[in-house]
Amino acid sequence: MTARQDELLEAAYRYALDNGLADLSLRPLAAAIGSSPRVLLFLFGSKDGLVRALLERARADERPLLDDTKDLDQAAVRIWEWLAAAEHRPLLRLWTESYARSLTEPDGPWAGFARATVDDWLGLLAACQPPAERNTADGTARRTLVLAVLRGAMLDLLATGDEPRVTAAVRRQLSATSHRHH
Amino acid sequence: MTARQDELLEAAYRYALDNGLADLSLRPLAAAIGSSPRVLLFLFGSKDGLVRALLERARADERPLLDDTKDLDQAAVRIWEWLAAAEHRPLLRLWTESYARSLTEPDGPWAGFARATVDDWLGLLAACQPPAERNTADGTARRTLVLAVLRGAMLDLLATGDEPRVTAAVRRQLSATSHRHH
DNA sequence: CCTGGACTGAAACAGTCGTTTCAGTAACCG
DNA sequence: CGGTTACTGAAACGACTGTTTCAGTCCAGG
Repeated sequence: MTARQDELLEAAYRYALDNGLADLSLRPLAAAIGSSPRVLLFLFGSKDGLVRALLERARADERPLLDDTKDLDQAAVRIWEWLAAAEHRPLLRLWTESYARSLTEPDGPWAGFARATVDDWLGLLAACQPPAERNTADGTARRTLVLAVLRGAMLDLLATGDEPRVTAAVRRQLSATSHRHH
Repeated sequence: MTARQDELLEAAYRYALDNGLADLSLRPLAAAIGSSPRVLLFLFGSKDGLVRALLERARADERPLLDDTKDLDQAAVRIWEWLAAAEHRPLLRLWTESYARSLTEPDGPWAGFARATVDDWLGLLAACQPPAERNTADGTARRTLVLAVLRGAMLDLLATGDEPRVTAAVRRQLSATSHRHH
């Protein structure tokens, strides 16, 4: 990974955040970031390689979420604050797009993206549960539910932009489950 | 809407369920359903017109959900049964794809799709709430939350196919909120 | 019969796509 | 200095895209 590669990847990433990955094509991208299709292919091997690099780059922006909280609902609140922040919306759009695409196209650079992020996040949430709860069936259900609420709320927020309404719904949930254990 | 139009739309719809809308193109589609690009354009005006017709056709498959239950959680359970059914998975993939696409492309046949379905579903859920609750802030939060759980669970299910785990999470939620009112 | 509308086939149009070919520049290293 | 490596520009390649042009077939209605 050379310096020039990083530089162009960063520029391409900003472009992808604005324009999406679905109909990304090399010539308009290259023109927008002051490069050329020739160079992009030279540095990333192929368009698929570039897209893979972009997806990996996007993952790096999610990594701040990986610190370990020791309470599931507390972690969820923190994650929701991050998801609801307006400056992350382009990233979440990109995420949603990649997720959807990986569901219909088993091949290509999107392959396995949806499955991988679900596993990532469930693992992250599991790490926030006390070990005694973590391995129970109810513990699994609880973190699956938290993930569903966060993901579903994110979809709503991306479509409507109605942050107060969606945040109210999320907070209603988290304040409700925090002190209930079957 | 002639008979031939219906016939080809139905065939194209089945094709789209299997192959997605993202990289749908006329020639492969026409070949698969025994038609020709010429005919598809003649009957639907343009490719965008065809895609619009396909999205509308997909909505028709959602309409069975619109009967009116008089309890929000009861409605949610019924909706989840429908979402979790294996035979609806291609439709849900198509839905997710269209939703994601409409987030990044303000123009084209997908325009407004995400926003429209959120409004549709929130309206449907509101109709299941008692009028006294419906117009309160808490009522809005409650149906927003139900929608988020269903959508998030659906995303999980599409990615992992782990129906028992996700259904357990959904049922955990619904049995929890049904008799709680702030 | 014949006119008009519904439908269809074959081919071409202009454009975009990812990728390749061939060429060249610039910088660093021995 | 020679040579290797990193990078770049211009142009072309074949494949594909949505769409159009021109032609034709079929069939019901007057």
